Amino acid sequence: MPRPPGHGPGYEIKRQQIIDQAAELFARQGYAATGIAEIGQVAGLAKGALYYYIGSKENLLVEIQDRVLRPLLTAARRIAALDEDPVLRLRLLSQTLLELILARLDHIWVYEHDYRHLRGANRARLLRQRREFEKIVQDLLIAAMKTGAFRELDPRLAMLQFLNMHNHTYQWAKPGGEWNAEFLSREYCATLISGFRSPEYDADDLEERVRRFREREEA
Amino acid sequence: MPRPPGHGPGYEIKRQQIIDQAAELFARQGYAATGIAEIGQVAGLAKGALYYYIGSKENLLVEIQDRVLRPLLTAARRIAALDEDPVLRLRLLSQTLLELILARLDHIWVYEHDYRHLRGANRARLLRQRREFEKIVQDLLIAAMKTGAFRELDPRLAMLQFLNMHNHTYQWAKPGGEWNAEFLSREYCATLISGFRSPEYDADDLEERVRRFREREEA
Amino acid sequence: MPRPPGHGPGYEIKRQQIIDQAAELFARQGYAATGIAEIGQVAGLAKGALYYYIGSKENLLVEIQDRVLRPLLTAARRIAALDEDPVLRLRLLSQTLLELILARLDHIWVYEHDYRHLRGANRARLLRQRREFEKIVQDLLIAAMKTGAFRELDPRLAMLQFLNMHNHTYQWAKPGGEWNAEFLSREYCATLISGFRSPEYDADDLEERVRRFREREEA
Amino acid sequence: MPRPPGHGPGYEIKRQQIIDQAAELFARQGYAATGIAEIGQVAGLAKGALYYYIGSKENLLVEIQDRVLRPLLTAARRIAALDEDPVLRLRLLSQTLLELILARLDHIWVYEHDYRHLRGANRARLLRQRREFEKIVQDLLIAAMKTGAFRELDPRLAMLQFLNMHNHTYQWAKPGGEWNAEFLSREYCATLISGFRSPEYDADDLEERVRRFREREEA
DNA sequence: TATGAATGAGTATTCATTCAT
DNA sequence: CATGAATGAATACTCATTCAT
Repeated sequence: MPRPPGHGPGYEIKRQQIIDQAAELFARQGYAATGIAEIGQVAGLAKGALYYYIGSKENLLVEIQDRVLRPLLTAARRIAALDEDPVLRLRLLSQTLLELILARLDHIWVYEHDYRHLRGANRARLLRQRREFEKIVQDLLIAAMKTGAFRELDPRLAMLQFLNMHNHTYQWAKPGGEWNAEFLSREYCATLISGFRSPEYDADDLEERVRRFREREEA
Repeated sequence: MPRPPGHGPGYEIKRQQIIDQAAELFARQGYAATGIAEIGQVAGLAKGALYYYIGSKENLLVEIQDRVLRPLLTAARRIAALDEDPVLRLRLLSQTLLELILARLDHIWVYEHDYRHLRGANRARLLRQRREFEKIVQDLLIAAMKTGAFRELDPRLAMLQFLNMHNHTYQWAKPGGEWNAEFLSREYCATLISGFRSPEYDADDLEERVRRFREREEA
Repeated sequence: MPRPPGHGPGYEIKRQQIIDQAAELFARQGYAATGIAEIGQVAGLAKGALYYYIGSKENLLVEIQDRVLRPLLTAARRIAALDEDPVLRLRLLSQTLLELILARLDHIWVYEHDYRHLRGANRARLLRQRREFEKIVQDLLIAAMKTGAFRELDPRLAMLQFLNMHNHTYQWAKPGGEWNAEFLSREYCATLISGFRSPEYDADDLEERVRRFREREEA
Repeated sequence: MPRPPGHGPGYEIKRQQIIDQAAELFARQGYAATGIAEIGQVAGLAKGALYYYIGSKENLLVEIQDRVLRPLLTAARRIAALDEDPVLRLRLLSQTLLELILARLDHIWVYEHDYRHLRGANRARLLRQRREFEKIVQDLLIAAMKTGAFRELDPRLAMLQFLNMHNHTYQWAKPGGEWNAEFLSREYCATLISGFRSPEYDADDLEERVRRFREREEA
């Protein structure tokens, strides 16, 4: 999406504001059911000015998807590259994913519901990024099998169970709900790991190892 | 002899056909992004005739939701009322749910994505039915805790894990995919039950008990 | 409007029933805002059968207009031809007009509001009949001037005052209202005649003369 | 300097033009039988732009009713509050009413025919205003009875006669017709007052008193 | 930067009417 | 006589987008 050339210093700030507001509307009503006029009203901008910032409605959708996928992939790549037990890395990835979901519930709604309104190159890029994330999870599961922590599972099915459990959270989570990302991650991972682990693997000290990892990181 | 007013014999058949076709379109493109004209074209009917069958677009959505929720609730109530171990009943419910999801993937897409386009009484009824299903699951989990099969869990969180795992399946399942409902149910339940069970509960004979139950039922 | 050739004995009865029901709907909602489907529902007939009786929607309008104008003109011509004082004849015509208005309030609504939806020959015939009625009133007024009962008035303006007073009654009259046609006619005529009469004309015995005329008629 | 959001300077002018044009169409064809497309064509505007000005079709109807009722009520309240003989005030009100009718014949057509297409609050407000006008007339008639100018009449019936006589004028009056409001008011009031007055009341100098009142007012 | 005005195709829905059975 | 099914144009209204100023 070509941005208009040459714009002042406040441009990007306002632009990001508008995307925020659009995300909230899209989440509540759906992308197709939300009008440009409505976004303009919430943003306090007439249509002409709105288009100066957003370029097109689909552009807003692209930006929202990016705001989900860019930090998600960045974090996932970093975690995957850590020199740690794969099970620990899965636990870290789980929490990061849930933090993103809970922090940006509206963005996730849009991400999960309206990606099908993207066309052409935008859609292709999105699907590529989704697949990359899925691969990172699947590779971690395979690594955990290699270390003997997990049984021999169908890696794709294990990955899908992992994603089922996490990604559906947006459907019922509420902003400021009773459970935070760390708690949910502990619960989800406890369930999943007890299902995936080999009989000899002892997961009881996982949370202790997570705590020690965090301490090291902060230092 | 004049026929009484109403609808002819072919009416209901054609009507069901149209709902099928609409479900497929809604699943692919979303409810809001699918036009009545498009449905008419697929159904091979002019707009007037189409409305003769459907009444309104929202009506189609209601029918699709009903096709999911009615058999789901009927089956769930029947299973919940069985005089069997709660864990066994959860396993049976899991498979029934997955059978419905895999058999009507497009209906489930619509069910999961577009219920928010329902208004008023239709919406209220839908939410009531959803809550009833959730309560059935949650009550089975509580029963399993009472028998000592499961640990003392937050019953709501356990129910949400159960539903996360199952309900997100529609996002990646494909018609005629490699895994059937029975296999997925076994895998999902293995994971969930190993996460939920108390140390002394032995789930190894669950599948054997499922098989014996089926044999009894058929008789 | 060509009626379908060859129909049984009940045809005309049912036809008249349908026109009654349509008149009521048209009066309440307006001709343009009333649908054929609605008429069919009230008549308890499917659309096909309805068209068998009515021919077309405009046809209904024509019939309703006829039901007003035909008895009105018949009565007006008869009264105009009476060998009586023109003032007495005006009083008789007034009451006849009001009887028709009060007896068929719904028909009058349609008559006053929706004649403009008629096209071509139907419209021309209607306007011709309306003008004939106006001419009868105007000629009676002229006759009353000739006998010296009324001052020298602009006959057209006098006629319009007469019609204003009577024809607007449908706007506020209610079925079974507190005033009947005879009372209203007396009141309206008292006002109009006291305005129109020449100083030497004494209208005080008019009602007495009306009573005597009625007695003679009945005999 | 960015203009604040809202409407530009030409907006209201064009808006009023469109309402004018719509009134003419509604008067000729009826509200229900006039399409938005037709209005747009006459206004030289595409549908989108038309809606930018009108909001909705019913809105047009509301505006037209307002254009009749607002000046009518304003004038009626002012006249009713005058410190003058009630008969004189009735005569002044009569002329004001006829001036409005003759000046805006098309608006009056719509006012008389299509108010029933208003819904909800719009309809309620209209009926309230109509009743207020009727009450003003009726109160003037009662006041005239109190001063002894008029006989003891049923005040409601007298009011209805007054309104019958005036309000039906739109049915036959033509723009630029041979009679102006002052003339018609004199004629109508002569008829009505001669019908309503008590024997001892002398109305012969009414027109002279009207003339003197006008002179005083201009000063 | 921002506005108000305009477009034209698109929305869901209703209409009077026809006709084979 | 009467039905149910079908049509296709018409209904009021909304949409994302553009552009001169």
